[in-house]
Amino acid sequence: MGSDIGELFEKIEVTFDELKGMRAAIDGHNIIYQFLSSIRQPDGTPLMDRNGNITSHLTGIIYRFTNLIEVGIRPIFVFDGKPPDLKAKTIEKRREVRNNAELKWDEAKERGDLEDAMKYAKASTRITPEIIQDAKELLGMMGIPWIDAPSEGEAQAVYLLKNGDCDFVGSQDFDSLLFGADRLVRNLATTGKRKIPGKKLYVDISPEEIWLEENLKRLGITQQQLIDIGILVGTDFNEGVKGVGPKTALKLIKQEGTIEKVLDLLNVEIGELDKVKAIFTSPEVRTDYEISESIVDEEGLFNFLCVQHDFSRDRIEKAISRLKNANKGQMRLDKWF
DNA sequence: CTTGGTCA
DNA sequence: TGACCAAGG
Repeated sequence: MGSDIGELFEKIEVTFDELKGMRAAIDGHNIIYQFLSSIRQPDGTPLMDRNGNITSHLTGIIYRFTNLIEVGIRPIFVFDGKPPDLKAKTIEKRREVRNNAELKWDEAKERGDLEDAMKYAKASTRITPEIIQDAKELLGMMGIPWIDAPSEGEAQAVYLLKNGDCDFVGSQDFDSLLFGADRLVRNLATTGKRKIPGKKLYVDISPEEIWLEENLKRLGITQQQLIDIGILVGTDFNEGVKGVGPKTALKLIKQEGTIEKVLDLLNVEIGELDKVKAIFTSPEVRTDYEISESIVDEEGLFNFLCVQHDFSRDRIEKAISRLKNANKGQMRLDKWF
C-alpha cells in the first residue's frame, strides 16, 4: 500500500510446484481490494447480486482460492484490525481520493468514456465492514482459516511467518518486508494474464518470490536500514521526504548509516520518527490466535453464493466439487507423510 | 479477477 | 492447444 520500495528487491519467478503444500499468510485487505477494484463491468460497475450487494470480492475469493487449494497451497487469511493513529492522514487522504474518483466516475459514465469510467471506478474502490464480513463467511465455508490482527494485517502475517505458522506471506504490497517477512510471494494466482493499465495489452504474470535476507545482503544494508529507507520514501504512517525515491534513499542510508543522519544532512524532519519506526520494529500483534483448517461446507457455500448472492449454480457446484476433491487429496497426502 | 465458449 | 473475448452477479 504505502511503501514504494519494491524496485529495490530482486524477484525470483516461482512455480506452483515449488509452493505445493505450503501455508500462505494472505493479506486479506490487500487481496480483497484487488478483487473489488479489478472485477468490474466495462463501465466500472462491480458485480452485484439482485439486491445490489457487491460480490466482486466473493467471485475473486471462490475461484482463485479454489485454484490455489487445488494446486496444494494452504491459505490463511489475515485481516486488519484498528489502524495505528499515525495512519490517520493516509486514511483521510484515501477517502478524499475515493470521493473525488466517485464523482469523476459518474461524469465519465455520462459522457460514455468507458476507459475513464473504469479508471475512476477502480480508484473509488471502498472496503466496507459488510464486504469483510462476507469474505470471512465465505472463507469459513471454504475451510480456509482466517484471523483478525489487532492492528496491521501485514504485521500479523509476518508474526505468523516468524512463529512458523506459515511458509510465506502472500501480498502484492512490499510492506511486509519492512515488518521483516523472510519470504514474500507476489502474483499468487494460477491464471497469469493481467491487463496493462490504460492499454489494451495483456502480459503473462507468474508468481514471484522475494527473499528478504538475500536482498538485504545484496543491497548491503540491515533490516533497520531497510525500514529507514522505507520511512524516507514514505509509508502509510509518514509522508516521506520530498524528492527522495527508493534509489536515493538507499544511497543516502548506505552513505550516512542512519535515517537520523540523513535527515540532518538534508536538513529536514520527520514527525514522530521513533513512533513510525516502532510500528515496524515492534508492531502490535496477536500471539493467542488459533489456525484450524476446516472441512468444506457444501450446503453453506451453495446457499450463500447461489441462493443469497445469485451466483451460477453450475459454476459453484463445480467449484465446490473441486474444493472437496482437493481437500481429499490433501488429507491422503498428510496421512502418507 | 476468473470462467467458459469460439475459432484458427 | 492456445489466443481471444464476453460475461459473470
